[in-house]
Amino acid sequence: MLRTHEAGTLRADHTEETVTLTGWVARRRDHGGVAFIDLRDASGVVQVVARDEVLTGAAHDLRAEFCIKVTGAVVARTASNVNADLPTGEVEVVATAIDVLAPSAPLPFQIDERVTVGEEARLKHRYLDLRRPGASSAGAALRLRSKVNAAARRVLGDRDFVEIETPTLTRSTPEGARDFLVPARLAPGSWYALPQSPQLFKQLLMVAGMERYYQIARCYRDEDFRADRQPEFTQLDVEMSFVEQADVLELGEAIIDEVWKLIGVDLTTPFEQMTYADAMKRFGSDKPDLRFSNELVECTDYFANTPFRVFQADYVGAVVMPGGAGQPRKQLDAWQDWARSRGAKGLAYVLVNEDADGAVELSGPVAKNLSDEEKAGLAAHVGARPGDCVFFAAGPVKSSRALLGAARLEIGKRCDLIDEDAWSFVWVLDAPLFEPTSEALAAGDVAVGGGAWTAVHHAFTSPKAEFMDSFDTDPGPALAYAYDLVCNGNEIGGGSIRIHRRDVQERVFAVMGLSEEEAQEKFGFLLDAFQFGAPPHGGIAFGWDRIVSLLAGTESIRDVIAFPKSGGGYDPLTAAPAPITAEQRKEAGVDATPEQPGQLEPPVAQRA
RNA sequence: GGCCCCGUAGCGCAGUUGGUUAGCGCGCCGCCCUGUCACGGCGGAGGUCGCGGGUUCGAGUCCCGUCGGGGUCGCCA
Repeated sequence: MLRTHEAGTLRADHTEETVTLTGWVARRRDHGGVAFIDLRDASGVVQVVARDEVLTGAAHDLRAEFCIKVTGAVVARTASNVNADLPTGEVEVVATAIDVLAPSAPLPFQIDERVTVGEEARLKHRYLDLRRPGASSAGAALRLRSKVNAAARRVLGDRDFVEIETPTLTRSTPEGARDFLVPARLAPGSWYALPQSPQLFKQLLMVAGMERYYQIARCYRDEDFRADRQPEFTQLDVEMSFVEQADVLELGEAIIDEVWKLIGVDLTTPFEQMTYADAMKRFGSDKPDLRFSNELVECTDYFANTPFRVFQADYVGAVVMPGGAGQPRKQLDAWQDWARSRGAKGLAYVLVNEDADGAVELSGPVAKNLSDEEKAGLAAHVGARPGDCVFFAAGPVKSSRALLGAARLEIGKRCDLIDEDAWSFVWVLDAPLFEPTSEALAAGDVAVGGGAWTAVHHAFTSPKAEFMDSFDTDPGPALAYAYDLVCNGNEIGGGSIRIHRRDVQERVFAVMGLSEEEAQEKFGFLLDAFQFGAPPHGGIAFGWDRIVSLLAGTESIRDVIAFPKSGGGYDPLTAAPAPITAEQRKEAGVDATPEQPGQLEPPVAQRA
């Protein structure tokens, strides 16, 4: 080793020792004759005292981020010179020799953690960004991530799970997203796909008798960018044989419990459970944030005979904004813009106040459209008190609830209802097996067959036992053994019990309008495998980036990924993606013409 | 793909109803300083105001387009 100690570890009991340290110049305070150098390595910072006689040669020009080696004696600082802000602040190293291991050019941005730097600059020089110290730095997040990985492996290893790697060059899978494609040089015109997840492979591993599989797996999806989406991301992928839903949930809780211990949080297990239907009804979301209540209120029956045309709808619901009646008109108008930006027509509201006699009085543009009877009981029905504002959404059930759910979250933020220190975990269970395809919805046609239905989770999700006979004749009400784990309003994991019987699988395909030939073409290898004694199995996948991000307290998953991509899938550091040469094109076979154009792709009924 | 916001020095930002030479902080460069710790002092360099067009006597500022970044809806089992 080039060093004897790590800079951040030196304490008073090292006094008198001669040490050799390596690291970077974090800061140089030159007083002419004596200079103080803050030497930083991964362990922390210590002050080096450099008198003129050691600042010779290359060391004379020490600047920020020079990589250096320092030999010297650890000495105790005098009481007045102790720096209480530094763990090493009781000592300093009086240098007898300073070697420059590598000089540094002037930096594109300051490494100092207190200086804010834009994301674009940080990503372009990510290696400098990661060098920045501090508990909230990207570098600290990567170190935490490593511990999170180890914690998960600890739990799964103890339970005899087998860590298995699956291919990243594979066949286009029947999942929902767009595939990244890789040209096959040895088969011009044919392409590999990068896996959207190891889903099919882990099911094959169950057929293979591995019984307990896991993998910290990179997944690839070629979709448009969002705040917390990367084209490549990581899942903790798990699959188990001979299990029921409850077994998977128990394992999931054990993993999450172990992982949250890393930040000193003891979770209570088992986690709360809620049905999908309940989540949608009460929170307008399949990933409810239970750190605060303020639930949606069903008003459809309440307004069954309303004279107000807008409320004569399939669904009317409300959500209360505590203290919202005091909002100025401008702010209430801003809510309308907010709703319109989410594709709604607007957000009806009623302000609840008290008149001089202490009686409840409703105002706002909607109030005058309501009958006296409706007005009389409204505040009580929605649980609003004087001073509150009640927001309404009316129309199709799904979109109205979604709007109210979003409003609920916005209210939670604006009214400070959310306890930022809280961790709320909930399993959302009993998701529908199918949903009408968007095309079918638009056409008002939700008949069986012809691709009118699509899988909510994925095509291999098992119907619950009570729907086993009816799911293909009456797909709408059929529920699945599917579960999502939600933390503070984030979906951090999801999975299902899979179909292991070929006859059931074929009936599911039929509902989705997938013919036998199409199914065989898309994932025949899995169906083939299921012929040979496929065990009942199920599993779960955790959104690893999101989980680490929650643990690290970062806004974005970019902060917990070593080299993330920015918008448009662009990597500011390597400038990927980049054009290839004509030679590469030719060799890769990118431009190869299929022998029978139009014959390669069967019609795809499933959502693409 | 729709909508919204942002592009000014290496970095972070200001720039008024359109009006002389576009500023501030940090960083950078030079000199000084023997107890600082986000040291301090003096001096200095650094700008096609993302790009293109338009309006105007005059555009960093207003308009149109475009590129890049961010957000949001669609999309993402």
